[in-house]
Amino acid sequence: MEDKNRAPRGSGGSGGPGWPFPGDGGGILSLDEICGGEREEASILSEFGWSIPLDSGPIGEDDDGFSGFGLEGAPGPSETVVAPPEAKSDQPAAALPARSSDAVSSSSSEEPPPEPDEKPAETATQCHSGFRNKSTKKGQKRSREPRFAFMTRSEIDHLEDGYRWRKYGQKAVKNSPFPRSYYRCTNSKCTVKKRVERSSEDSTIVITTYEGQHSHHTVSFPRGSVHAQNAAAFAERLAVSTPQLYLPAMQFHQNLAVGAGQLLQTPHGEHQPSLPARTSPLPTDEGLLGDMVPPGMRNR
DNA sequence: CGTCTTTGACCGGCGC
DNA sequence: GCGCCGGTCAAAGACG
Repeated sequence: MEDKNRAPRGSGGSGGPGWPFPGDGGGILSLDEICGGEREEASILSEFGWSIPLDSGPIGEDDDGFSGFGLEGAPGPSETVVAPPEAKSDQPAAALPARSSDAVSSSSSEEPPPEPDEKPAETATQCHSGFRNKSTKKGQKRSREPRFAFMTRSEIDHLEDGYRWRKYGQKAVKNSPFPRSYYRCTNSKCTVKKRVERSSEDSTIVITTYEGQHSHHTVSFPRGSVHAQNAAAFAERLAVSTPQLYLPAMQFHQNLAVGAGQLLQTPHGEHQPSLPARTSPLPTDEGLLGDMVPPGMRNR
């Protein structure tokens, strides 16, 4: 059962894998967001390798804020890189800046307003990536929810992110020796899904892709998940005290790091820049944190 | 007892 | 039209 990287259920709560918390042994490498559902966008991002979508403006839409997590006592080195979800297996390592600095892991996210932007939860739930939508109509094109990918250097595949996840599948990835695990938020009303896989080029890197946004407020802390709680608390703090969070991802990361009292080095800090046009206001950008931190928390 | 993981099969999209 | 591949389902088992 517990496979190689999989932390035993007890760790932190059985269901709370998700965030890269150093406490567990890892640091966040990067975060990235992906398109709002259009394949093209995803492709574009891929071209950049690592790009930060949030770049253009407030992260997320207007109302969203975002929040970040930090770890307390985050020991491990962490890196931040943005990676297009689709690029993960293909060019993960390549994109990785390969650098590591001590820092706290942090993540950022923008969260789109829990709006009706998305399709009804029920539908969305099964359609995102969808291939098989039992409840979805056939003609309907699979609508994808915004996705964000994080690259985290960690020995553990599952990192706590404050939410509880239920694993519903695992598959071998074509060009990767490592399997990809599929998780779904345990909240029945929440349509957020998460995919976790290791970079085929750098096994120390875990690529976590979030899809959708949590529709529930709180993070349901798993029984006794210290990390999760810390993460949430940290995120909350950041949200309150760091307005700058509304910055491009890179900056965002830096801020988080600073906020956490640690220095987070962003490999691309300098390049972040050129985000292509698409970087502009992402239509439905959702933030990573968005997935992790409910809107309520962000504003709190 | 309830929750979560594991695992094989199935479904559906996409490329050739 | 066919095959490949990614994503999801669902039953069974394991664990706390």
